[in-house]
Amino acid sequence: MPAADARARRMEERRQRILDAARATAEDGGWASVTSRRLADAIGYSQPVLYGHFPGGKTEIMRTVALAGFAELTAATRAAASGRAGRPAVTAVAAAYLDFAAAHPALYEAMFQLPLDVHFASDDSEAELRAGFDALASVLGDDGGGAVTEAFWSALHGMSLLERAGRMRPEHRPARVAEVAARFSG
Amino acid sequence: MPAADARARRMEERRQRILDAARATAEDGGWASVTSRRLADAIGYSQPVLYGHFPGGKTEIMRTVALAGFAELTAATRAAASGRAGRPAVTAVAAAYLDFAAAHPALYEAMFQLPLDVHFASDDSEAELRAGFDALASVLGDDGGGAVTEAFWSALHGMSLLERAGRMRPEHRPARVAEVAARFSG
DNA sequence: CCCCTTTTCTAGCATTGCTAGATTATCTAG
DNA sequence: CTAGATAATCTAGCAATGCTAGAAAAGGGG
Repeated sequence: MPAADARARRMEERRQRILDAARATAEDGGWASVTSRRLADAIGYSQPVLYGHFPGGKTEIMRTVALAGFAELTAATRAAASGRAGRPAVTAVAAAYLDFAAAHPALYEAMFQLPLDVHFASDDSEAELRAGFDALASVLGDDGGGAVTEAFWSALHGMSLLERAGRMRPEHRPARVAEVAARFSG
Repeated sequence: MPAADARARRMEERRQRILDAARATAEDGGWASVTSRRLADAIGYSQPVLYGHFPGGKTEIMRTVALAGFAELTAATRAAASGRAGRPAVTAVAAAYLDFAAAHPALYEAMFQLPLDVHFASDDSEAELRAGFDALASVLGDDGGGAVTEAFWSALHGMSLLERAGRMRPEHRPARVAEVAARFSG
């Protein structure tokens, strides 16, 4: 039955359109402006269609967007580290991480801020998170219990948020990166 | 006119009751559960009364709560540092900071997460923030441009949030504190 | 061509933040 | 002590939100 096949493809395509619209709207006006009505309008369907794809509603949509974000951030981290080692690698990774968060604020928000109470239970997300963590650990050469990586990640995460909140002087960004790199390499 | 005086006192008292109720409700069920109706109910008045005290609505209430939080966090930081110096001081401050964030999650959320778009424009908040920053700087002995303090603060802030989001293993907490303290003292 | 299943929409509920206008309490002046 | 003005408070409602049940439309199989 090729009909079912075409149907599945259309479904998948529409699902992706929902995610794209959500992400674009969020980057444009924050997640608060991502409403079910606006989203339905953007894809040319009515609201209940959204719930056919994402029974969990807005929360599930955000979580799905966030999951893609983790993959992208991990890729950006790996790209920054490749071909480098030691302190230059740490510096490049730190800068890449902060750039990523600054370039996609709504995406980063979905990844860390909004679903505070939602635990990432699925295997996919667990694996995606671990991959990102491991990428940081390998740059640091952290083969211990992971506490160093946790501390490094904390610094990057906190810096991203504080920069975004306007509580760090933008012109000090290179100095901050240098400080973190110096303290976490070697 | 002593009547006006008594009136002002009642007003101030009620204002504080609003803030206390907001904070208690938030710590109990998150800021999403702090609704104007529930808040009005908690203080025994109707909703418009809230707007008499806080014209900015829920946002202004949260900001006021957050302001008190900054004062408390600064005090906790200073207390942890007092009588200590060098790495023990940094360790104590880091632990105190994380303890504070963990003990008052909703308060900490109001301080940093929710009013992301709201800039702290008032002089009060500006001064309060600077005081907290300076407390950290003095522990680190940062008399430079402040980049070291910014990096240290970033690490503490990020660690608080990641711990709360369940993305750091709780049993590694002491190891993380030790890592941060080792890297940011001296 | 008709029927049955699946898809889609319309319409609505409960809740939210917030506000205008009516209502009640409080104080002042005679 | 009372009438009138002022201040405080409430009732009722608006627009927007997330989400959903039941009606309507579309589609495929006989």
